[in-house]
Amino acid sequence: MARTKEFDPDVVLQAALELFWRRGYEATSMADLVEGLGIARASIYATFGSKRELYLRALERYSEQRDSGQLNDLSQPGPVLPAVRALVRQYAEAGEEDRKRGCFVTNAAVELAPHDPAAARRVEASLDHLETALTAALLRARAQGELPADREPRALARMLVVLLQGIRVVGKATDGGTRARDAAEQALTLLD
Amino acid sequence: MARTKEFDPDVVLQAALELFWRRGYEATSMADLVEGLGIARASIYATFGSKRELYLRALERYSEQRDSGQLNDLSQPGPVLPAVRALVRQYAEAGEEDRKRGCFVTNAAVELAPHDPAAARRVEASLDHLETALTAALLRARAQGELPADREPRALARMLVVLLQGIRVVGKATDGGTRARDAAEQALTLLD
DNA sequence: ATCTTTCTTGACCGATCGGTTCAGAAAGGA
DNA sequence: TCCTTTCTGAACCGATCGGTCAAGAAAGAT
Repeated sequence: MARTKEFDPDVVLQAALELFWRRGYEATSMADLVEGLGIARASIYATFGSKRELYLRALERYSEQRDSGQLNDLSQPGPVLPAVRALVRQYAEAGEEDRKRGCFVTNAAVELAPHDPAAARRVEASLDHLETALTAALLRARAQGELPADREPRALARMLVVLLQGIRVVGKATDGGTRARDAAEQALTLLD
Repeated sequence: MARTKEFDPDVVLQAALELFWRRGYEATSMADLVEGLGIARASIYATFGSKRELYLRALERYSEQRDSGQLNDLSQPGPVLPAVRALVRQYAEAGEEDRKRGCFVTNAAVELAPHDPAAARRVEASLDHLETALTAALLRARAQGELPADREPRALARMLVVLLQGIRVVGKATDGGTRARDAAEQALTLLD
């Protein structure tokens, strides 16, 4: 047999995810990655193929982690609207670090999706996941009598998905004001 | 006196705006600009100083054009809610070209704002302009009896501003589906 | 017509880009 | 112990990055 790997690809991928998340694709150089990942340049290429493939893997990993977390939050038994409200408020009340970093999917949508079909597919898959999870949650809320019967779960879910993307955008430029909070609360009145 | 300029800086700036708008800051090289602007590399530097300054000027120009257009649309005499609805629907129903290009301010917010204070200020100024214009329109709508008296124009305006940013983001990755339209219509029910 | 000033052009700069190559170190099987 | 295999680190690749510079062209003043 041969020499064993000296690093954990999962750990390295997570480090790459954080670099790309913070700085974006173009602004993160291979030199940045070599330094931040702590492994040799050639090992990155041997393990992940190219900068772009590494980015796509990182994006995929981010989506999986995030989507499963959100799905879990929205699938707890009992009242469901509090979980939806908590999710939206969590976006609106993020601290400075989270605001500046934004959402990796949002960043990828803006920077890469228009000219990178693979990135666009991953972005759309992630948006679909969130929309589906929110729709399921709102359907359950309606069945449980938390949500008035005349509401449309799918349309409400889409509105929330789009709103959350917007919150991540304005958070990039706005210092802790109440814009995102006001927007979130106003949108949440549609659930009353 | 000396030789006169052979190009119109306004025309050149507009061309730069379109390049940066479509490809973003990092992905647009000076070589791209030289080709797209039709003037020599050194002339760009002599006229605008640097790539970054040119970008900021382009962003400023975009904001001015756009803000004044939106302010105008929302300031027509007579009923105001139709104008608000038209504005939101215009975002939601953009064609493929407009969707992929997105909003220059949104793009700048995501790509530059977190690490470029000057860009962040311009983005925030543009968001403020739109929020102010929408708030003024909704105040007028309320005074004219178009909007129920218990609504909060400022909070509604903020919700719409954030939603519009979100529409520009999801439009980057989503091919003409109904997500943005459903989200827009759902949000607009808050004006009924 | 000549001078002065400013503009345009294209060659050029060092630095950095993403990506490749290769010699040697290291680990397991024989 | 030696061999095979795989990983590591650093040197290296051509291309491209943003930015500069010097030489000459052009236009108005004299």
